[in-house]
Amino acid sequence: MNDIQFAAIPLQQPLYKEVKRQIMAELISGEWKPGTAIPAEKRLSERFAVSIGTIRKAIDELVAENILIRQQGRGTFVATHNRDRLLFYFFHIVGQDGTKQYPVVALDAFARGKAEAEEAVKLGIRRGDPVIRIRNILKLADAPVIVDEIAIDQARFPGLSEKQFAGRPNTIYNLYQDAFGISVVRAQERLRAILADARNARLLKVAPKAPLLRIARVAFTYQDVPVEIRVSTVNTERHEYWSEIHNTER
Amino acid sequence: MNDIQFAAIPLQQPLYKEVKRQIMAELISGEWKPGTAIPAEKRLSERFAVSIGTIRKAIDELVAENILIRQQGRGTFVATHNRDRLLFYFFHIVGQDGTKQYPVVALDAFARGKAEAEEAVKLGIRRGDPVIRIRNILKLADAPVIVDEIAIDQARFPGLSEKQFAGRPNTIYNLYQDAFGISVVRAQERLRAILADARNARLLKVAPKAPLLRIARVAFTYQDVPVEIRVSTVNTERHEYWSEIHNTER
DNA sequence: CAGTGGTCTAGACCACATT
DNA sequence: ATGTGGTCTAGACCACTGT
Repeated sequence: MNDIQFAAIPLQQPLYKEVKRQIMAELISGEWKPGTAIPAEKRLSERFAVSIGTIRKAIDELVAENILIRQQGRGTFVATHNRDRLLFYFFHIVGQDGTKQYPVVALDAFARGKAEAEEAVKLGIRRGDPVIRIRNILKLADAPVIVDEIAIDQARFPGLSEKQFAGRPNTIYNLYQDAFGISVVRAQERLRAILADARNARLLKVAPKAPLLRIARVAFTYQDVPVEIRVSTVNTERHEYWSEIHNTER
Repeated sequence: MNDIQFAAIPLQQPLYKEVKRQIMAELISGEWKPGTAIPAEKRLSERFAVSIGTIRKAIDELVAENILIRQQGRGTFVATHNRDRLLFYFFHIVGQDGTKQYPVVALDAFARGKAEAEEAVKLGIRRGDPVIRIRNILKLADAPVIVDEIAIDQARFPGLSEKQFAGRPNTIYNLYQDAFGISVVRAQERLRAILADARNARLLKVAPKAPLLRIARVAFTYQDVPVEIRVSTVNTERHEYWSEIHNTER
């Protein structure tokens, strides 16, 4: 916490970027936990010895990145992956009329293995490093619609066991956060169309060679550190993948 | 200095929102054209009789929405749909290794017709109103990869003719902007997997019943007015749809 | 009520681009 | 040298939340 020294180090970065970096550091260290309020802007401005305007500009960016949430009159909170809020943030499968539905998740497989070459690259680990592989079946309106195949770095999730999934809410990003302090803040997805193989046909109850949507996702925590890779196979007969194209940066 | 009264109308909206609205009005009216600079912040602060900070906040939001572009030392410019910048903003098909390629567009069909019920709803017009339908074939690395089927409100694009597509650059969003002053700023897409029918199989040179990606897009201009609906059919054998969920910056 | 974030002001100085 | 946007300050007051 505490007596910050700006004096000796001439910043070549804007001051608010440095403030932002320090706030991020508190989040990463777990000092400020998801769901809790961070100190008031006035207090932060005193602690960092900058004006409130500068604090606000740093927080502005973190709010834009969905890392902090402002609530007028209450405070500024560390974003949590609460069921509703972050579920539909990362869950883009909607009904054909665009309606959002809550998936019901069932664990289908849980195994420990070694990272293959491509997995290792995407997870930022080495080939052969221990990974955990999880397969989930997601139902929408009582029908199996999605098969999720997840791989994570075992070292990053020590002690993760099959049991922890029992009765879990919809996304395992809550689990990552609650049990391991890892917040997923960003994801990249690549989509293509494939034909159902025998296993997917069985799991999704479609005909062999039915068309399916294949989504390959890499999920990142703060500072672009990859934490999970996931392949989702989706029956898009009655559901669709929804994408909103809006602002990038300059 | 706050004795300035805005026409005795007590604003229930923040002042910067009102400023933003007025800047938008200039853009929509075509007073400030894409590619040109808008007046300097200082001048705007005088014109609107507000502080520079308030002007900046209004412009901040328009920049975040990709409607304006700031360039330090030069000015603030109305965003243009220049080939590169806005092409990959709305064009999300990439190579399997994630590389971006420029599509080569060929006009395959151009027809005038009447809006069907669903088209009319999405375009915000009435059933039976005149529409223009366009079919493009997009090649990537010399192979046909995408079939685009576009429908637009004929009333919104008076005098649009087949000829205007000759030698056009990659996206027709440039055409919308240059020839009709319509800037596409946002789009919604819905994706699903389908099987190739006879026509698509022929156009994309794939086997009948090959898996294809079907993208249904609605494109909007300022203030969420729909201007185009488009169905893209993509061969994802060698290409993928790329989606970034939540963009962090460096 | 006190405390929070939200808006707004009126400057100052800096970094950058153009002339 | 001039003009632009970018950063930063030190306040003021408003709107909202909780006690």
